[in-house]
Amino acid sequence: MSHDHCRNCAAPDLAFAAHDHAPCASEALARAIGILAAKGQRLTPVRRRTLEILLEGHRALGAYEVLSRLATEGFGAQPPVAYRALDFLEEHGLAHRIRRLNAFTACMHMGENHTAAFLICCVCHAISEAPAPPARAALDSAASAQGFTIESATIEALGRCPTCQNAPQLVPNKAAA
Amino acid sequence: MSHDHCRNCAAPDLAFAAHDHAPCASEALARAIGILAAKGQRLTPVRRRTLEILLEGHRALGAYEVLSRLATEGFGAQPPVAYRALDFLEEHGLAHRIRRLNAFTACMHMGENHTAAFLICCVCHAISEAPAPPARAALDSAASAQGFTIESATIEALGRCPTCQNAPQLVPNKAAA
DNA sequence: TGTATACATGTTATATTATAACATTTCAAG
DNA sequence: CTTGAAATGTTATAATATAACATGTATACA
Ligand SMILES: [Zn+2]
Ligand SMILES: [Zn+2]
Ligand SMILES: [Zn+2]
Ligand SMILES: [Zn+2]
Repeated sequence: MSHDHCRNCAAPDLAFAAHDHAPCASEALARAIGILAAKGQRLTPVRRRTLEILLEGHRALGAYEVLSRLATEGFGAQPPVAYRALDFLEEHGLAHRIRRLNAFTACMHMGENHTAAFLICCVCHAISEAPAPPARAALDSAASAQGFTIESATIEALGRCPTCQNAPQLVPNKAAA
Repeated sequence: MSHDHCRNCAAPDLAFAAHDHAPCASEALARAIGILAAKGQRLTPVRRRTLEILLEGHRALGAYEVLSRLATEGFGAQPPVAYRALDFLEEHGLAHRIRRLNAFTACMHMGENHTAAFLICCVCHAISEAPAPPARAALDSAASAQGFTIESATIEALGRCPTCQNAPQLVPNKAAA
Protein backbone atom coordinates (compact mmCIF):
# COMPACT_ATOMS: atom_id res chain seq x y z
CA MET A 1 0.00 0.00 0.00
CA SER A 2 1.35 3.38 -0.97
CA HIS A 3 1.77 6.16 1.49
CA ASP A 4 0.45 8.53 -1.12
CA HIS A 5 -3.17 7.53 -1.28
CA CYS A 6 -3.75 10.47 1.06
CA ARG A 7 -3.35 13.57 -1.06
CA ASN A 8 -2.02 15.43 1.91
CA CYS A 9 0.97 13.17 1.92
CA ALA A 10 2.09 13.93 -1.61
CA ALA A 11 4.08 16.94 -0.38
CA PRO A 12 7.17 16.08 1.62
CA ASP A 13 5.47 17.41 4.70
CA LEU A 14 2.81 20.02 5.07
CA ALA A 15 2.43 20.29 8.78
CA PHE A 16 2.94 24.01 8.30
CA ALA A 17 0.48 24.37 5.44
CA ALA A 18 -3.19 24.82 6.14
CA HIS A 19 -4.89 21.61 5.09
CA ASP A 20 -7.74 19.25 5.82
CA HIS A 21 -6.10 17.20 8.50
CA ALA A 22 -8.76 14.50 8.81
CA PRO A 23 -7.25 12.32 6.09
CA CYS A 24 -3.80 12.58 7.77
CA ALA A 25 -5.28 11.25 10.96
CA SER A 26 -7.50 8.55 9.59
CA GLU A 27 -4.89 7.22 7.25
CA ALA A 28 -2.32 7.14 10.04
CA LEU A 29 -4.71 5.24 12.27
CA ALA A 30 -5.35 2.69 9.53
CA ARG A 31 -1.63 2.24 9.01
CA ALA A 32 -1.10 1.81 12.74
CA ILE A 33 -3.70 -0.91 12.86
CA GLY A 34 -2.01 -2.75 10.03
CA ILE A 35 1.46 -2.38 11.50
CA LEU A 36 0.44 -3.70 14.88
CA ALA A 37 -1.57 -6.56 13.42
CA ALA A 38 1.47 -7.63 11.42
CA LYS A 39 3.51 -7.72 14.60
CA GLY A 40 0.89 -9.50 16.65
CA GLN A 41 0.57 -6.48 18.91
CA ARG A 42 -2.73 -5.23 20.28
CA LEU A 43 -4.13 -1.76 19.78
CA THR A 44 -6.19 -1.73 22.94
CA PRO A 45 -8.75 1.00 23.71
CA VAL A 46 -6.35 3.17 25.75
CA ARG A 47 -3.62 2.82 23.18
CA ARG A 48 -5.94 3.55 20.32
CA ARG A 49 -7.46 6.57 22.00
CA THR A 50 -4.01 7.86 22.90
CA LEU A 51 -2.93 7.60 19.30
CA GLU A 52 -6.10 9.33 18.14
CA ILE A 53 -5.45 12.16 20.55
CA LEU A 54 -1.91 12.60 19.26
CA LEU A 55 -3.23 12.51 15.71
CA GLU A 56 -5.60 15.40 16.29
CA GLY A 57 -3.02 17.91 15.24
CA HIS A 58 0.49 18.55 14.05
CA ARG A 59 1.78 19.26 17.51
CA ALA A 60 3.22 17.59 20.57
CA LEU A 61 1.31 16.85 23.75
CA GLY A 62 2.73 16.38 27.22
CA ALA A 63 1.99 13.09 28.94
CA TYR A 64 -0.19 14.84 31.49
CA GLU A 65 -2.14 16.60 28.76
CA VAL A 66 -2.86 13.21 27.18
CA LEU A 67 -3.62 11.77 30.60
CA SER A 68 -6.25 14.36 31.42
CA ARG A 69 -7.95 13.69 28.10
CA LEU A 70 -7.95 9.95 28.77
CA ALA A 71 -9.19 10.44 32.30
CA THR A 72 -12.22 12.47 31.21
CA GLU A 73 -13.06 9.67 28.81
CA GLY A 74 -13.23 7.04 31.50
CA PHE A 75 -9.72 5.64 31.38
CA GLY A 76 -7.41 5.56 34.36
CA ALA A 77 -6.36 8.91 35.75
CA GLN A 78 -2.86 8.06 36.98
CA PRO A 79 0.36 8.90 35.14
CA PRO A 80 1.31 5.32 34.26
CA VAL A 81 -1.82 5.03 32.14
CA ALA A 82 -0.58 7.73 29.79
CA TYR A 83 3.11 6.86 29.96
CA ARG A 84 2.48 3.21 29.21
CA ALA A 85 0.36 3.96 26.18
CA LEU A 86 2.81 6.57 24.93
CA ASP A 87 5.80 4.31 25.48
CA PHE A 88 4.04 1.52 23.62
CA LEU A 89 3.31 3.75 20.66
CA GLU A 90 6.86 4.99 20.59
CA GLU A 91 8.28 1.49 20.86
CA HIS A 92 6.33 0.43 17.80
CA GLY A 93 7.16 3.46 15.73
CA LEU A 94 3.72 5.07 15.89
CA ALA A 95 4.75 8.08 17.94
CA HIS A 96 7.87 10.01 18.81
CA ARG A 97 9.09 11.68 21.94
CA ILE A 98 10.08 15.31 21.48
CA ARG A 99 12.93 15.85 23.93
CA ARG A 100 12.99 19.61 23.66
CA LEU A 101 9.38 19.75 24.81
CA ASN A 102 9.10 16.74 27.10
CA ALA A 103 6.21 15.78 24.90
CA PHE A 104 4.96 13.27 22.36
CA THR A 105 3.73 13.50 18.79
CA ALA A 106 2.24 11.03 16.34
CA CYS A 107 4.64 9.67 13.77
CA MET A 108 4.01 10.95 10.27
CA HIS A 109 5.90 8.15 8.55
CA MET A 110 4.67 5.06 10.30
CA GLY A 111 6.20 1.80 9.25
CA GLU A 112 9.13 3.40 7.49
CA ASN A 113 11.68 2.63 10.19
CA HIS A 114 13.41 5.94 10.33
CA THR A 115 15.38 8.41 12.32
CA ALA A 116 13.09 11.38 12.74
CA ALA A 117 14.02 15.05 12.47
CA PHE A 118 11.60 17.55 13.90
CA LEU A 119 11.01 21.19 13.10
CA ILE A 120 9.29 22.82 16.04
CA CYS A 121 7.76 26.26 15.64
CA CYS A 122 8.43 28.23 18.79
CA VAL A 123 5.57 30.62 18.01
CA CYS A 124 2.58 28.45 17.05
CA HIS A 125 4.02 25.17 18.35
CA ALA A 126 3.29 23.26 15.17
CA ILE A 127 5.63 20.35 14.56
CA SER A 128 6.77 18.91 11.29
CA GLU A 129 8.57 15.62 10.86
CA ALA A 130 11.17 16.48 8.25
CA PRO A 131 13.24 14.16 6.05
CA ALA A 132 16.04 13.05 8.33
CA PRO A 133 18.21 10.74 6.21
CA PRO A 134 20.71 13.40 5.06
CA ALA A 135 21.23 14.70 8.58
CA ARG A 136 21.38 11.19 9.93
CA ALA A 137 23.97 10.22 7.33
CA ALA A 138 26.13 13.20 8.28
CA LEU A 139 25.84 12.23 11.92
CA ASP A 140 26.74 8.61 11.17
CA SER A 141 29.76 9.81 9.32
CA ALA A 142 30.90 12.03 12.20
CA ALA A 143 30.34 9.12 14.57
CA SER A 144 32.24 6.53 12.60
CA ALA A 145 35.19 8.93 12.35
CA GLN A 146 35.40 8.47 16.11
CA GLY A 147 34.69 4.76 16.07
CA PHE A 148 31.27 5.38 17.57
CA THR A 149 28.24 3.29 16.60
CA ILE A 150 24.89 5.06 16.72
CA GLU A 151 21.92 3.13 18.04
CA SER A 152 19.42 5.97 18.08
CA ALA A 153 19.51 9.64 17.22
CA THR A 154 17.59 12.68 18.37
CA ILE A 155 17.39 15.52 15.88
CA GLU A 156 15.19 18.47 16.74
CA ALA A 157 15.18 22.06 15.55
CA LEU A 158 13.48 25.00 17.18
CA GLY A 159 12.59 27.94 15.01
CA ARG A 160 9.86 29.59 13.01
CA CYS A 161 7.48 27.98 10.57
CA PRO A 162 6.58 29.78 7.33
CA THR A 163 3.50 31.45 8.73
CA CYS A 164 5.26 32.68 11.87
CA GLN A 165 8.36 34.12 10.21
CA ASN A 166 7.43 37.65 11.13
CA ALA A 167 5.42 37.01 14.24
CA PRO A 168 6.41 39.43 16.99
CA GLN A 169 7.38 36.88 19.58
CA LEU A 170 6.54 33.82 21.60
CA VAL A 171 2.96 33.03 22.41
CA PRO A 172 1.39 30.67 24.94
CA ASN A 173 0.51 27.10 23.99
CA LYS A 174 -1.99 26.81 21.17
CA ALA A 175 -3.08 23.93 18.99
CA ALA A 176 -2.13 23.79 15.34
CA ALA A 177 -4.40 21.65 13.22
CA MET B 1 45.11 32.19 20.41
CA SER B 2 44.89 28.79 18.73
CA HIS B 3 42.72 26.04 20.03
CA ASP B 4 45.56 23.63 19.34
CA HIS B 5 48.05 24.65 21.98
CA CYS B 6 46.57 21.76 23.97
CA ARG B 7 47.91 18.62 22.33
CA ASN B 8 44.75 16.83 23.28
CA CYS B 9 42.83 19.06 20.96
CA ALA B 10 44.76 18.20 17.82
CA ALA B 11 42.50 15.23 17.15
CA PRO B 12 38.94 16.11 16.14
CA ASP B 13 37.74 14.82 19.46
CA LEU B 14 39.19 12.23 21.75
CA ALA B 15 36.64 12.01 24.46
CA PHE B 16 36.64 8.28 23.80
CA ALA B 17 40.43 7.89 23.79
CA ALA B 18 42.30 7.48 27.04
CA HIS B 19 44.22 10.70 27.58
CA ASP B 20 45.53 13.08 30.17
CA HIS B 21 42.44 15.15 30.68
CA ALA B 22 43.96 17.86 32.87
CA PRO B 23 45.04 20.00 29.90
CA CYS B 24 41.53 19.74 28.39
CA ALA B 25 40.07 21.12 31.60
CA SER B 26 42.58 23.82 32.33
CA GLU B 27 42.66 25.09 28.80
CA ALA B 28 38.86 25.20 28.70
CA LEU B 29 38.76 27.15 31.94
CA ALA B 30 41.25 29.64 30.58
CA ARG B 31 39.23 30.05 27.42
CA ALA B 32 36.06 30.54 29.46
CA ILE B 33 37.69 33.29 31.46
CA GLY B 34 38.74 35.06 28.31
CA ILE B 35 35.35 34.71 26.65
CA LEU B 36 33.46 36.08 29.62
CA ALA B 37 35.91 38.92 30.14
CA ALA B 38 35.45 39.94 26.53
CA LYS B 39 31.70 40.08 27.06
CA GLY B 40 31.86 41.91 30.36
CA GLN B 41 30.35 38.93 32.14
CA ARG B 42 31.45 37.72 35.54
CA LEU B 43 32.75 34.25 36.30
CA THR B 44 31.70 34.27 39.95
CA PRO B 45 32.78 31.58 42.40
CA VAL B 46 29.66 29.41 41.98
CA ARG B 47 29.80 29.71 38.22
CA ARG B 48 33.49 28.97 38.11
CA ARG B 49 33.20 25.99 40.39
CA THR B 50 30.24 24.68 38.41
CA LEU B 51 32.26 24.87 35.23
CA GLU B 52 35.20 23.15 36.89
CA ILE B 53 32.91 20.34 38.02
CA LEU B 54 31.57 19.88 34.51
CA LEU B 55 35.13 19.92 33.18
CA GLU B 56 36.23 17.05 35.39
CA GLY B 57 35.32 14.48 32.79
CA HIS B 58 33.90 13.83 29.35
CA ARG B 59 30.46 13.16 30.64
CA ALA B 60 27.19 14.87 31.57
CA LEU B 61 26.04 15.68 35.08
CA GLY B 62 22.49 16.20 36.26
CA ALA B 63 21.69 19.51 37.90
CA TYR B 64 21.18 17.83 41.25
CA GLU B 65 24.49 16.04 40.97
CA VAL B 66 26.18 19.40 40.42
CA LEU B 67 24.13 20.89 43.22
CA SER B 68 25.21 18.35 45.78
CA ARG B 69 28.84 18.97 44.87
CA LEU B 70 28.36 22.71 45.25
CA ALA B 71 26.50 22.30 48.53
CA THR B 72 29.29 20.27 50.12
CA GLU B 73 31.68 23.02 49.15
CA GLY B 74 29.79 25.71 50.99
CA PHE B 75 27.59 27.09 48.25
CA GLY B 76 23.82 27.21 48.45
CA ALA B 77 22.04 23.88 48.62
CA GLN B 78 18.85 24.72 46.76
CA PRO B 79 18.10 23.83 43.13
CA PRO B 80 18.17 27.38 41.76
CA VAL B 81 21.83 27.64 42.76
CA ALA B 82 22.77 24.90 40.32
CA TYR B 83 20.24 25.76 37.63
CA ARG B 84 21.25 29.38 37.56
CA ALA B 85 24.91 28.60 37.19
CA LEU B 86 24.24 25.95 34.56
CA ASP B 87 21.89 28.21 32.63
CA PHE B 88 24.46 30.98 32.71
CA LEU B 89 27.16 28.69 31.36
CA GLU B 90 24.89 27.45 28.63
CA GLU B 91 23.77 30.94 27.71
CA HIS B 92 27.36 31.97 27.17
CA GLY B 93 28.37 28.89 25.21
CA LEU B 94 30.49 27.31 27.94
CA ALA B 95 28.25 24.31 28.54
CA HIS B 96 25.53 22.39 26.77
CA ARG B 97 22.35 20.75 27.92
CA ILE B 98 22.03 17.11 26.92
CA ARG B 99 18.32 16.59 26.39
CA ARG B 100 18.45 12.83 26.22
CA LEU B 101 19.93 12.74 29.70
CA ASN B 102 18.40 15.80 31.35
CA ALA B 103 21.98 16.74 32.11
CA PHE B 104 24.73 19.21 31.36
CA THR B 105 28.23 18.93 29.95
CA ALA B 106 31.08 21.38 29.43
CA CYS B 107 31.46 22.69 25.91
CA MET B 108 34.52 21.35 24.14
CA HIS B 109 34.59 24.10 21.53
CA MET B 110 34.09 27.22 23.56
CA GLY B 111 33.90 30.46 21.69
CA GLU B 112 33.33 28.81 18.32
CA ASN B 113 29.61 29.62 18.13
CA HIS B 114 28.35 26.30 16.97
CA THR B 115 25.54 23.83 16.84
CA ALA B 116 26.71 20.90 18.89
CA ALA B 117 26.28 17.22 18.06
CA PHE B 118 26.78 14.74 20.86
CA LEU B 119 27.73 11.11 20.83
CA ILE B 120 26.63 9.54 24.08
CA CYS B 121 27.91 6.09 25.02
CA CYS B 122 25.09 4.15 26.62
CA VAL B 123 27.54 1.79 28.30
CA CYS B 124 30.24 3.96 29.90
CA HIS B 125 28.31 7.26 29.62
CA ALA B 126 31.21 9.11 28.05
CA ILE B 127 30.17 12.01 25.84
CA SER B 128 31.91 13.40 22.81
CA GLU B 129 31.06 16.67 21.12
CA ALA B 130 31.33 15.73 17.46
CA PRO B 131 31.65 18.01 14.44
CA ALA B 132 28.10 19.14 13.80
CA PRO B 133 28.30 21.41 10.73
CA PRO B 134 27.52 18.71 8.13
CA ALA B 135 24.51 17.43 10.06
CA ARG B 136 23.41 20.96 10.78
CA ALA B 137 23.68 21.89 7.10
CA ALA B 138 21.55 18.91 6.14
CA LEU B 139 18.99 19.93 8.72
CA ASP B 140 18.99 23.54 7.52
CA SER B 141 18.38 22.31 4.02
CA ALA B 142 15.45 20.11 5.08
CA ALA B 143 14.06 23.04 7.02
CA SER B 144 14.30 25.60 4.25
CA ALA B 145 12.55 23.17 1.90
CA GLN B 146 9.56 23.70 4.18
CA GLY B 147 10.10 27.40 4.65
CA PHE B 148 11.20 26.85 8.24
CA THR B 149 13.93 28.93 9.84
CA ILE B 150 16.02 27.18 12.47
CA GLU B 151 16.98 29.14 15.54
CA SER B 152 18.57 26.33 17.51
CA ALA B 153 19.14 22.64 16.93
CA THR B 154 19.50 19.63 19.19
CA ILE B 155 21.51 16.76 17.74
CA GLU B 156 22.27 13.84 20.01
CA ALA B 157 23.14 10.23 19.30
CA LEU B 158 23.01 7.33 21.70
CA GLY B 159 25.22 4.36 20.99
CA ARG B 160 28.52 2.70 21.76
CA CYS B 161 31.92 4.30 21.94
CA PRO B 162 34.96 2.47 20.52
CA THR B 163 35.91 0.82 23.78
CA CYS B 164 32.37 -0.36 24.54
CA GLN B 165 31.59 -1.84 21.13
CA ASN B 166 31.49 -5.35 22.49
CA ALA B 167 30.46 -4.66 26.04
CA PRO B 168 27.72 -7.04 27.16
CA GLN B 169 25.15 -4.41 28.08
CA LEU B 170 24.24 -1.33 30.02
CA VAL B 171 25.99 -0.49 33.20
CA PRO B 172 25.14 1.95 36.01
CA ASN B 173 26.44 5.49 35.98
CA LYS B 174 30.21 5.80 35.99
CA ALA B 175 32.56 8.68 35.33
CA ALA B 176 34.67 8.73 32.20
CA ALA B 177 37.77 10.89 32.49
C1' DT C 1 -15.13 -25.44 28.21
C1' DG C 2 -11.98 -24.73 31.52
C1' DT C 3 -7.83 -23.28 33.27
C1' DA C 4 -3.09 -21.63 33.02
C1' DT C 5 -0.43 -17.95 31.47
C1' DA C 6 1.00 -13.82 29.67
C1' DC C 7 -0.46 -9.39 28.95
C1' DA C 8 -2.71 -5.19 30.06
C1' DT C 9 -4.79 -1.93 33.23
C1' DG C 10 -5.43 0.48 37.43
C1' DT C 11 -3.80 2.40 41.82
C1' DT C 12 -0.76 4.13 45.46
C1' DA C 13 3.24 6.12 46.35
C1' DT C 14 7.44 8.32 45.35
C1' DA C 15 11.39 9.87 42.55
C1' DT C 16 13.37 13.20 39.55
C1' DT C 17 13.73 17.47 37.18
C1' DA C 18 12.72 22.38 37.04
C1' DT C 19 10.89 27.07 38.16
C1' DA C 20 8.34 30.97 40.65
C1' DA C 21 8.70 34.32 44.01
C1' DC C 22 10.93 36.92 47.21
C1' DA C 23 14.69 38.30 50.75
C1' DT C 24 19.48 39.36 51.18
C1' DT C 25 23.97 40.28 49.76
C1' DT C 26 27.59 41.94 46.69
C1' DC C 27 29.39 44.65 43.20
C1' DA C 28 30.50 48.59 40.20
C1' DA C 29 29.30 53.33 38.93
C1' DG C 30 28.78 57.75 39.79
C1' DC D 1 29.50 57.17 50.31
C1' DT D 2 25.20 56.23 47.69
C1' DT D 3 22.71 53.75 44.72
C1' DG D 4 20.97 50.71 41.28
C1' DA D 5 21.88 46.41 39.00
C1' DA D 6 23.38 41.87 39.40
C1' DA D 7 24.08 37.75 41.90
C1' DT D 8 23.05 34.63 45.60
C1' DG D 9 20.26 32.35 48.85
C1' DT D 10 15.85 30.48 50.57
C1' DT D 11 11.10 28.73 50.66
C1' DA D 12 7.81 26.71 48.24
C1' DT D 13 5.79 24.39 44.46
C1' DA D 14 5.29 22.84 39.67
C1' DA D 15 6.07 19.51 36.09
C1' DT D 16 7.76 15.21 34.51
C1' DA D 17 8.49 10.31 35.25
C1' DT D 18 8.83 5.63 37.39
C1' DA D 19 8.58 1.74 41.00
C1' DA D 20 5.79 -1.57 42.95
C1' DC D 21 1.91 -4.09 43.40
C1' DA D 22 -3.18 -5.44 42.88
C1' DT D 23 -6.58 -6.54 39.66
C1' DG D 24 -8.55 -7.59 35.49
C1' DT D 25 -8.58 -9.54 30.52
C1' DA D 26 -7.43 -12.02 26.65
C1' DT D 27 -5.36 -15.77 24.47
C1' DA D 28 -3.42 -20.80 24.12
C1' DC D 29 -4.04 -25.20 24.69
C1' DA D 30 -5.45 -29.32 27.64
ZN1 LIG E 1 -2.35 17.16 8.58
ZN1 LIG F 1 8.24 9.25 12.43
ZN1 LIG G 1 39.92 15.21 27.89
ZN1 LIG H 1 30.13 23.06 22.31
